[in-house]
Amino acid sequence: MTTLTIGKVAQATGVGVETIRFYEREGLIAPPPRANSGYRQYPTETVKRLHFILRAKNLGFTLQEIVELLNLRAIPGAGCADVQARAEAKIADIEKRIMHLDAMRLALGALVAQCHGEGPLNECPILDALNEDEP
Amino acid sequence: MTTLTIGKVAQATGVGVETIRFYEREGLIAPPPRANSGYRQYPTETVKRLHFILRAKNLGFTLQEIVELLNLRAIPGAGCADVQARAEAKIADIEKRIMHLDAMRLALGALVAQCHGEGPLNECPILDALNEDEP
DNA sequence: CTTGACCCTAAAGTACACTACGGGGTTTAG
DNA sequence: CTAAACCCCGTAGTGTACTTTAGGGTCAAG
Repeated sequence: MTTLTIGKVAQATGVGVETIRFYEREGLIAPPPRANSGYRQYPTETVKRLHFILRAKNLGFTLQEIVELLNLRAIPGAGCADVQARAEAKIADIEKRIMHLDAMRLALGALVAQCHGEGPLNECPILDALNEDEP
Repeated sequence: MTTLTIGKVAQATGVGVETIRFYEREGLIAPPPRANSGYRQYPTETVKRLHFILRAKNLGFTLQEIVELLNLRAIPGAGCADVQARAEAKIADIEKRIMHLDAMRLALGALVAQCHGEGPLNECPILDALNEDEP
């Protein structure tokens, strides 16, 4: 059974060595066995584990949520529905953020449209709008 | 000329007293004159200034960007075009974030669609997808 | 056998925007 | 006059996800 040093795992996954140690501290990957020297000896599955983490991260899950996702396997009654529920909650979360960003985009767009990009600052419609009396 | 204590300004704007002091430290609002007691004596314009800050924040500007926006007035050659450029850059930034979120939303949606919400974890298509070999 | 690349730890730093704490002075209503 | 409410300051803590630093062992190649 081959094992990998932390540097090899980092190389295989594209994350930094420090990040792997950080993930260990945060409970995202299990503390691996150690050589006599104290060096971490990772099983090759750790690379898969890290890929899982990276994919979940790319889907918008926080590290804490990923921990929970990974820990589901340790819960006897947990099933596919739990994973699905988390994914759907994350979608709802993302949609909320998109709506917020979209509202900002529209509001900013409206301001920019009012501005001809000429003249001094005290005639700038954008600054004027930000300076309005109403909150 | 009436002046306001920090608590009154906080009340008038809905931000916390600590936040106002924090904004002062960060250069978002000027240090006001002090009473003999050391109490800050804010001119009423400070309320407008805070409204400006809050509006810019709602439009997605960071505090640092707001500082820059406010400091534009101190730059001789600065004009409306500078403000417009910043607003457009912010729109581009927001659009980038929306695209990213949208990609996540779609990817997650595809995963959820594959999942019937039944069965044990080891048959969950969502976890399977996260566990794939390819990065 | 030495040199460079690699590994170890604990603690601190980064960015963002606050929020809280501890300890003490001031103002105001009753 | 006293007690509550308010103000002051500096420092530290929050959450997220790392990165950096400092100081020190280990391994592989030449």
